[in-house]
Amino acid sequence: MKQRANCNEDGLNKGAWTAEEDELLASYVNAVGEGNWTSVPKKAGLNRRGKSCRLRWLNYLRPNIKRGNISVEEEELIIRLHKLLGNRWSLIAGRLPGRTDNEIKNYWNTTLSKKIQTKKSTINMPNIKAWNPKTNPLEANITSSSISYLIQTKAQNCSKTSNPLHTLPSTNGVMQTQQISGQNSQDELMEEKKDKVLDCDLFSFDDEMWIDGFEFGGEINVVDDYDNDLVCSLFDSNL
DNA sequence: AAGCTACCCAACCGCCGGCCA
DNA sequence: TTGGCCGGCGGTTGGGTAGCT
Repeated sequence: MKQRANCNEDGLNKGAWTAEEDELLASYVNAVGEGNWTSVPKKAGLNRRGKSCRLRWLNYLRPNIKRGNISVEEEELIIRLHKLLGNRWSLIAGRLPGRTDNEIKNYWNTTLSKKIQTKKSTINMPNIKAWNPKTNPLEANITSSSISYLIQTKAQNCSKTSNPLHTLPSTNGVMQTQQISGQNSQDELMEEKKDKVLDCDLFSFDDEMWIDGFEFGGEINVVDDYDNDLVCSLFDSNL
């Protein structure tokens, strides 16, 4: 853009790139190729940091950069990929030819996050029912004494949970989660969470959620609803 | 027309991991 | 094994601009 057109304390240019600088950088990279960015400014005759040259090339000067509005198809893909990958902008950008991670990050932060926030505030909660373990055949598989309650979800694409719940192997398309006992370290809990998110993304559920309400002292929040792909988080205030 | 505000997005910053001597 | 260098990445900044009063 147009800001910060001045020099820093090192005497290096900062801020908006001039057409002359763009020309110098593009000519150099086209002739020599990408890489060795720390030496590029000196060799190309630019008064910039190597990092700045790299960023300018990747986000603006590189061939095949697609400029202009994000299409509806691209927007849908970004949403789905973000649901799957989180803020891994470079990975998301890798699935959108011609788009840069910076562009997608900006688009998300300025446009999509607001859209999704708006949707989130208007969607309905899933049906929630008390679940009686005695009537559930899966109970027979649970033997650990560390389990204080079970949560069985049948939510559509229930892809995120946010408290230390451990996902058990699914049976017949039903996901089970169990509370992790107190001796787990925070790091272990984060690992569990990470694994669970990946696991759950592969699931597709019905639109109902059963909770063992007697033991479960928390609440269920619907985090996101991306085009009917329900994303829930389960908060236990007793933890 | 002028002032104000919200939004957009290019660019910068700092952290982290990989590589190599 | 370790320390330095480099590139990549995500978060943040702040100037330009459009829209509103």
